[in-house]
Amino acid sequence: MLPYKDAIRDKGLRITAARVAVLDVLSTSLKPLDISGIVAQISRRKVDADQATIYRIIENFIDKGLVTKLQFQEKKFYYEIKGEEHHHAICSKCGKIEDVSKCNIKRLEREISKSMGFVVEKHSLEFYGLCTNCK
Amino acid sequence: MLPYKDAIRDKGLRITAARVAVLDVLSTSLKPLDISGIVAQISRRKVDADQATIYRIIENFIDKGLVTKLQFQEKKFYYEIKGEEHHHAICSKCGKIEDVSKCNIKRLEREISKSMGFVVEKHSLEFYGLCTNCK
DNA sequence: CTGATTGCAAACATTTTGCATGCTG
DNA sequence: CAGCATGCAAAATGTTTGCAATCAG
Repeated sequence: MLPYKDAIRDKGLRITAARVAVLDVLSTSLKPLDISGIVAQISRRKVDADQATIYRIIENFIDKGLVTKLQFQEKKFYYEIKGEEHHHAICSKCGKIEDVSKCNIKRLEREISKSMGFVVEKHSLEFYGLCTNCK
Repeated sequence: MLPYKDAIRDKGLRITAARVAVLDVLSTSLKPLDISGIVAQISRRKVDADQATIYRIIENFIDKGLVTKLQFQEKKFYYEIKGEEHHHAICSKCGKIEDVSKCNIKRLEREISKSMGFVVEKHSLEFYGLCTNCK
């Protein structure tokens, strides 16, 4: 609870129940959540907030570098706590999202920068296939 | 013109002006197009079709493996002809989308398959940064 | 107190769907 | 002429915005 408040305060944002709850939910979630998932989870923690509010809170958190926005070939966005860089493996059967941490794309980025003069600031990489249970 | 018709027929789809035009537009476009871009381009070719029709045509083409659906952290989708596998570099300033062909991700996929038992069927990789003009 | 934050409702953007009509093969 | 394809309008989905009320510092 406290560390969440500290993180929020450190970013120059005011402490509100909704913000603490969103940060809590995203920090403890084992998978990326979409907006309605966040609303559902914070409501479990007895905090009720409008979707519009959650969108705005997420926007704040992204601006402040606390949260990352993700897409998985669906029309909605997913969000997760910004931590160590990693990627995702999405099962095409059950939809389970697993983290993929090992990644040596840095070299690829250097090659791109050298060969085409494009300065890579960030990238997104998603793997689609079958997870252990579904294959 | 003819090769487009052939490709469409070969997939078991009926030849219609709209389908030929969509395939033509996507085949000759230098960058991925969104739905309204496709509508605009086919209308330049004197073919007018409703957005709903384009969505359905695109859906057909994706199912038949003629077209690929892409996302660039925006809420809309982009489409391109399915050709040689490649990735994209999107300039965060001017939005220009460049192709990135060199890619040794196959090895990464093998590692993922071995270490986490996830069978990779496909992946998507996008680089964001500054293009030659904008950096 | 003062401005940041929220709720609510409405607006937006994009995609999807139902159904009657028209066209391809 | 049978069934696939299309147009049109409406609905569905996800996200964004305006504004008045409320809350944090």
